[in-house]
Amino acid sequence: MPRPKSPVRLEWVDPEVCSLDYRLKIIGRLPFFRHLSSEAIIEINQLFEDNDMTAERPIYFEGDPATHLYLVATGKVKLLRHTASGREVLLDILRGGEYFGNLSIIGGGGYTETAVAQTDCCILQISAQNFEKVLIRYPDVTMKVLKAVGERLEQSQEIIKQLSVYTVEQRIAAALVRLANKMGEHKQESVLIQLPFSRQDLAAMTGATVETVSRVVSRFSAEGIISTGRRWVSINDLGGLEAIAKESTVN
Amino acid sequence: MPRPKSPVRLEWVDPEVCSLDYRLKIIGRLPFFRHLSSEAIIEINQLFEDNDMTAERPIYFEGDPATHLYLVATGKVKLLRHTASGREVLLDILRGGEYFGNLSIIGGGGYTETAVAQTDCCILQISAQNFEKVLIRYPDVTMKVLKAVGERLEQSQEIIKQLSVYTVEQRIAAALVRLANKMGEHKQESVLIQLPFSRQDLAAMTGATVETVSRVVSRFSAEGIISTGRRWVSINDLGGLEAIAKESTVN
DNA sequence: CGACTTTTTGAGTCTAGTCAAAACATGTGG
DNA sequence: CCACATGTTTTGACTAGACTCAAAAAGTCG
Repeated sequence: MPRPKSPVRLEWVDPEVCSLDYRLKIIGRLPFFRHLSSEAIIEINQLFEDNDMTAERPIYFEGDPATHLYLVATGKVKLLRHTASGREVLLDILRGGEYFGNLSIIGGGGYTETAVAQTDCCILQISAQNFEKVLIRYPDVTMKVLKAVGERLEQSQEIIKQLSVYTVEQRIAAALVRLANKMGEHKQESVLIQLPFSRQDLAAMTGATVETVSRVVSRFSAEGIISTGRRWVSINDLGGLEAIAKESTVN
Repeated sequence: MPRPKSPVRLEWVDPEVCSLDYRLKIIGRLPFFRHLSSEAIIEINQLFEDNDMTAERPIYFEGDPATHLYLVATGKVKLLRHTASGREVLLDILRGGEYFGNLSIIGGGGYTETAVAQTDCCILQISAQNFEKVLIRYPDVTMKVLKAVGERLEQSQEIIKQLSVYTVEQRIAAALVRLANKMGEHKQESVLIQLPFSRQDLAAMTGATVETVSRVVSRFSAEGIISTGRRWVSINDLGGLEAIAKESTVN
């Protein structure tokens, strides 16, 4: 039985710039700007520049001086860290409407992770100085930013727990569940992870090797829990995956 | 050759309350209050209550509604998460002058980790409402708080990297280096980790089992890199440990 | 001096990693 | 439209690092 071709359909990215309307929509929906008036959003919008990126292109590297806060308009961006030996660890994958670039280190320091365009994408950026102006002008935004960073911290702690005590199989299941909840697109019974997503990526997300990931994914696939192909994954039984992720070891 | 008795000397904790002077010192040195005038600190101090805890006593549990921000005055506090099967994952150990309790989730949500007194300690606490008042009154504090949370996020990401790609031996070396830098007390050539600190704790910090930790620690000890006993560790060759932590695997 | 906890040691097992090679998918240019 | 070049995924055989279970040894405290 032949495998289906990739069902992932990449969103269209305007080769020039994102439209003004779209920019306003994205900026206005950020968790820390959502409560502002549309006049304020229009004003803030003017502090952002846009920037088109082709897939695979690095946006900044770990250690570069942190000068901007970024915002994904369209496309997907991955955040990663490199080890001395060159292996990469995938910390997060961001979709439209998410921010990145050391929000909190504004006023000194470098980026603590590398950001790479996972697909063609349009990125909005604001300089640290301008962002600071916004925070001073709208103090309640600072509070919401704080909350947003706190949520990322909480997610990181959850990942630490998973890496500490779960098996590779459980971590892979958990990573797929996380992505399905974030980037999942419901198609009939199943949930397609809307993202070009290789075994290599999944390995870097779960601290495993490509080979091990391939074996586990094949097993899930044979059991009918997921369907996969080259650089895509679709989930047929989300509940089943969740059960595997939580399943407690004998002890 | 007989092992030395525990060289860890626990700080004295006043069984009643921390002195006013000490409270002001601790509060005034917090990274996010440091820049305020002493009048402001005195005023803020009045919003804190103190609370004495005996060793091993839980301060709050993961999931409890987050009502306070806490501050370690004296003693040590550990932050951990529990897995479904009851294993615990040690996220951080805090010393005097560090804060805990979901700073960023203020205004809804529960604690995302459990906090337990590692030694007898004195804890200062401020309610979410009062802390919010402080933030509104001193907006630049919010910015510094943001930076503080950002630093915790960065530390968590570093730990994710370590758990993802390093061996248990490397993770143990890295954890000891981290603790030495944070709680280390220089004694002649060596650095004593000022903390009652069991193999179990080290295991929970590195995602390993007690037995494996014991074997690795014995090896380090035999090589003269560290000295250890029951619930204490002292480091003789910090550089050596750092080298082990960074040492890249063949690939 | 016990009673208790923490640490160590040993033997056996298994999960996940390594290395190497084949199979497969995709896009390109002839 | 096919054949090839390229990147991705799979499979296999082997190894090793870390876990489990069990029991002994060593510290600590009343």
